[in-house]
Amino acid sequence: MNETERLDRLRSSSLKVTPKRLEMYAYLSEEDRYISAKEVLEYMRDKHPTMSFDTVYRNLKSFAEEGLLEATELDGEKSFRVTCSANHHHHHLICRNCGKTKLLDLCPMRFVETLDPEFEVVDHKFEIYGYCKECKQKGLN
Amino acid sequence: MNETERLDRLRSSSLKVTPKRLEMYAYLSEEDRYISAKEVLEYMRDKHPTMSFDTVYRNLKSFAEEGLLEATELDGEKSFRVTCSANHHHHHLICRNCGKTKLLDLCPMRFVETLDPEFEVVDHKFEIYGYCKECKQKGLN
DNA sequence: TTCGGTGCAAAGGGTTTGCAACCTG
DNA sequence: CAGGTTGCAAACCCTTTGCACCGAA
Repeated sequence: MNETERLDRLRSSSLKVTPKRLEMYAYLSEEDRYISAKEVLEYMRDKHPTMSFDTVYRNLKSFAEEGLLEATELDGEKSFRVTCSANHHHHHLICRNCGKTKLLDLCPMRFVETLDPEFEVVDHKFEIYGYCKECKQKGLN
Repeated sequence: MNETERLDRLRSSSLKVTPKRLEMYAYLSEEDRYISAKEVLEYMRDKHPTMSFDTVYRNLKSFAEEGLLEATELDGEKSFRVTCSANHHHHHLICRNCGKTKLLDLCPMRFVETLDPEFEVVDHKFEIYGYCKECKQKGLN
């Protein structure tokens, strides 16, 4: 995602565009993996020593509510990644060590036909966990 | 699950069988739904006023490590249910209100063929969320 | 100018840990 | 009897909130 697209996405939300938000969002979109709040703060602190946990949490929450981020739990911590620009519904393979993801071009919901008709489905989750090539080579699996 | 099976399962783990563990496990297996630590504590407090958070957390963790329980996140809280006795791999529909589950006799992994061969798969998660008949009738969806 | 964003400090909530007493196997 | 289990208290960590000031629109 380039800078123009990032700005467009942020502006199309109901959130004000502040320098810190722009930088947080840029960081998240450049990394393209699931990142914890702690990691985001560490990154931001380098450039803005006064950056606080509150702002990071508040912005991650706002971003997620606006649909700019997706969340999952990685190693016990809530982690976030930018919503994929792929315009079709899909899922991910997720590296348990570095959070890196690979697009999985399949949704199991198309195979689920025999659901209880009295159960109202509102959401689903399909994630495959493991270790990416790079982390395996480093022996981190 | 009857009392005999519960005892067998607990004994086959590496955990000692104490009255409180037995009762916690009985409660979880009778309910057959995802239950939060808080709920478990409330239930246990009725019979054992001295029951503490620590013991509930420790036992839930031990049970899960022994494979006696499965965990998911429900409404922001880690919740647990007894591992199904169904002897084949499967997944669940989960009611977002009461945690009740329905067995889903399908695993999407059999449709996943085109995985990156360099990604080492170690686990996966497939859950369908929604509202069960009873909760819908009560307007809790 | 207005309303939302931010930093600070403090509180909150869920979860974990050290320790001494207790109990299962 | 030994080693795991429990209750208590305290600590811990992540996350949220109230408030005053600042800044985007």
